[in-house]
Amino acid sequence: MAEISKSYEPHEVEKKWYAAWQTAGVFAGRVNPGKRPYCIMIPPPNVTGVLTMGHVLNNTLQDILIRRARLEGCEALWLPGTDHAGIATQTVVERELRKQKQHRRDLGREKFLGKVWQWREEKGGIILQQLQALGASCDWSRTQFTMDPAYSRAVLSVFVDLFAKGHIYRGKRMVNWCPVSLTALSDEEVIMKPAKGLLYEVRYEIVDRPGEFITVKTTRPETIPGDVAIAVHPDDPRYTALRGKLVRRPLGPPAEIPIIADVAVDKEFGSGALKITPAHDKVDFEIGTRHQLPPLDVLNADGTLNELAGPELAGLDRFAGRKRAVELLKERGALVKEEPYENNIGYSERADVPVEPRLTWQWWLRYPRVEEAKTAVRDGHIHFHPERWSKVYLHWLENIQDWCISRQLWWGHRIPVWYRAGLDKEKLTEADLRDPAKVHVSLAGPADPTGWVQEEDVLDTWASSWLWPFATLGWPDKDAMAKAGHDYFYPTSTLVTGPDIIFFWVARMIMAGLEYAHPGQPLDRRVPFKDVYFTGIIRDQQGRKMSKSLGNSPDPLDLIAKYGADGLRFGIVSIAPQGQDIRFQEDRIEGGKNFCNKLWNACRFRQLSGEMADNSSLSQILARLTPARFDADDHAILDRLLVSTREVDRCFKEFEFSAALQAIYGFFWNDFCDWYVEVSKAKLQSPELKDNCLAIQDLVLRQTLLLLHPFTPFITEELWHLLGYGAADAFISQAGYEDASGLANAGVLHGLQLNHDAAAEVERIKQTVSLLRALKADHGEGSKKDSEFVVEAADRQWAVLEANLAKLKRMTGAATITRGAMSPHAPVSVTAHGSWNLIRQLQAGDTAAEKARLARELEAIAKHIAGTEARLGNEAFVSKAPPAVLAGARKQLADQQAKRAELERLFKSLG
RNA sequence: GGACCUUUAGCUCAGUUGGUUAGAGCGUUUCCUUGACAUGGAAAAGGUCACUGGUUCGAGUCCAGUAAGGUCCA
Repeated sequence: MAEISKSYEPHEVEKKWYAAWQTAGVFAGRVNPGKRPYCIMIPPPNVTGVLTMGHVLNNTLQDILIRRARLEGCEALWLPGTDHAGIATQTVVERELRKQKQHRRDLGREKFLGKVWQWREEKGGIILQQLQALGASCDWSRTQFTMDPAYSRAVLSVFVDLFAKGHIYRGKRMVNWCPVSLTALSDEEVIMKPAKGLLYEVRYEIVDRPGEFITVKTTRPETIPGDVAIAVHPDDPRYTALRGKLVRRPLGPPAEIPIIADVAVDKEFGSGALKITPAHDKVDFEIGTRHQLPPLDVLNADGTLNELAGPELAGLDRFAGRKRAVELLKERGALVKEEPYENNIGYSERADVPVEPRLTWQWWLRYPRVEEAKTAVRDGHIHFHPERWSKVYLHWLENIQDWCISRQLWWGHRIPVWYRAGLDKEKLTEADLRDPAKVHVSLAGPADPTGWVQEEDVLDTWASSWLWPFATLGWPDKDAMAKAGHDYFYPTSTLVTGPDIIFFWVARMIMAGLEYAHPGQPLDRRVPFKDVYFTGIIRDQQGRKMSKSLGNSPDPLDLIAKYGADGLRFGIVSIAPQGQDIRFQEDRIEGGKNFCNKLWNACRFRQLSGEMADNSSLSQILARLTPARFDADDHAILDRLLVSTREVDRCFKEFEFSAALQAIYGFFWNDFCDWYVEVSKAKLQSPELKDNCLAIQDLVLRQTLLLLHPFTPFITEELWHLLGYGAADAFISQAGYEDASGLANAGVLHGLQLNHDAAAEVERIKQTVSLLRALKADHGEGSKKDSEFVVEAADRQWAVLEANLAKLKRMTGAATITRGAMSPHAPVSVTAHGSWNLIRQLQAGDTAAEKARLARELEAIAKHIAGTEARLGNEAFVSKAPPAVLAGARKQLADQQAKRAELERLFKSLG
């Protein structure tokens, strides 16, 4: 066997094992009726994406779940892929074109799409390779892309089907328009941000009362040329006399517009009068419709003002137009005043510019299965972790709005609708849409394509990714589904994602799954997943979201280079409490690396401690134990191993990943390395104890590697082989994991009966060691190796210490530890333990410091005693507290009093 | 405006159904290169649990309110 090196060097190990896993096909998920399926669909990253810290956290958690499932003997499938990310990808390629002074329209649709595909072949999907560096155990042979031909067929057939079912319609409605991307956006793609601006008060002269005005307040004076009316509330007495009169529009081509009454007007805002610009505001549009006032659109698609805005404004960008409009209003005396104002403005998620409410023809979807989607979560067919997100989800579904699914882009799934050539699309009615002579909707297109023109628009990217959980499993093609194991793996097990896409993606996947997967079967079979784990958002030290533009995100690949993939995984999981945002700290990643090194060295210690024996299976190791020779430390470490395993088992059930890691860390570092390894050093000198001690180490290390493997797959695989736990051609993931009860039962089968009280005894010895070390350190002799200690103890207590003498001496750096009484004359340093007094001889004349120390201890204990006495002196406490608590308090008081008596005696004896 | 979250050691966070003297990691101070590990070991310092009330024999924990910070929805 290779000798374990002095420190862990991750890079070669990672490369070696990732290649070996791939070659052996251990990541493949196949239909296996003999095993329980466990399936995760990766949230497909944008094909343009590169790995961020958010991806690291999210994908590490998925890998942890998948690897744990594999260990537990499930047939695990983690299916990877990327999303075509319509706007983002198109923007990237357009940017490249711009460098060559070209526009996509110069190329035409076909050629442009060719460029996009070429880009994606060359540069797309880098993120998937980066995930491999992280150790992600995806089944790469199943990698999917939302624009793959099969996936596209799924997307388009859903469109055709939902159209046939009447869920999809075409309508001219107010949409969120992005003037940079030149496309409509769904409500979910608009980010509301507070914006500081100005509120302008503008007066409109009343036509038949020259010199009289009505004033309105607006933040958008450049839209005044689009005004078609002034509205007031019908119950507003200030304006009763003015209703029905005409006013002069102060900007744009001269026009006289009416004062109308509508209940939507807020009497409290400004003057109580509202300018109505139906083409540029959702509320105004509704008011305009109610009063049969046609919208007057003064903006172009790119956000510049058009000729309807009048010659002074036409051609200006909307923001420049606003400045100019204000100047013009001032010149005309129509501007009453301007004041600072803060309001919320919708921004385009992608382009980060204010969206423009714009009236356009779009395709809309009435969501299917809304009620069922609520039931699925409300009744626990799907569990959210943390549970509170289900409230957010349900609230959204309660107020659900139709989804604008069309996008004015080229990159994406082109809507499978053909119009009869020459048809005026502006005038299509709902009936025309359903008339096969006028409009054709199908996957294949019209049989004879001449005379038909296909819809230019493509579908929203989310209208493809909402099918992800089943379209990736071959749906709707029966053969492909059988091959992919659709019926075996669907519903998938767990979705790991961020709460920021709860509406975009999670809710929509649930609705799509309910509508299309396993039709006719019960709800439990149709939901796309059973658990949804929402990760926190990774923030920097100042609490800001990590983002490319701020440049506050470290490159995960740099971190892997610095700390190893396992170190990064360990670190990121350890700072990710369930359900809370995460403040990134690089020192925690360093902690992950340090832990790996500690693990490495503990295994090295084992290897250097003695010949390796048969480690080939759990029962082989158990067979090497000699329970008759167990001392308290042996019992205690195995007891702690069981307790820790049970805790990790529980954490996995509750999705408490960082708690699981903490349990493993605490057990391994504190219980095993700091204590058991140290006490082993004495046992290893003893021929009768050595083999048993090594077997215990082998057992503990084996279980530790199994517990850790999902978190730190590389180092655990390496050590698994170095310590001979598996055959050369087998992997740790195939070993079979025993949970706490399985492990306990296996021990019992080999005659092992753990003494669970041993832990308490070990705890007493540990405390004694600490106290003895402190006695030395207090006098600056922490490193002295020839200290002489005396212990004052009763016979029974001394027997306990005597049994542990060798290791006590070793661990405290004592030359001798003897039993005796404190000399009333010699200067000593003393500490009272609950069971015995620990005494160390001092240099002559050092008693003053010692007395001061004891005085401090006496003061502290007096405080505690006073507290406990007060509690016990409280009649209500004595009569109402449960007996166990009461007894505990009485015992505590007795112990405290005994300790005080001891301390007092020691204090006096110092003279 | 509505909903939710957070507030515990210098920093980042645990703290399970209310029950002894509130924990961890990092950082800090002192000591230590001893044959696993200095990516380490030992010892120590450090907290009126945001605030105000209430329930209770007993509150970091439950309830109400206040303040600060954050997120989402409108």
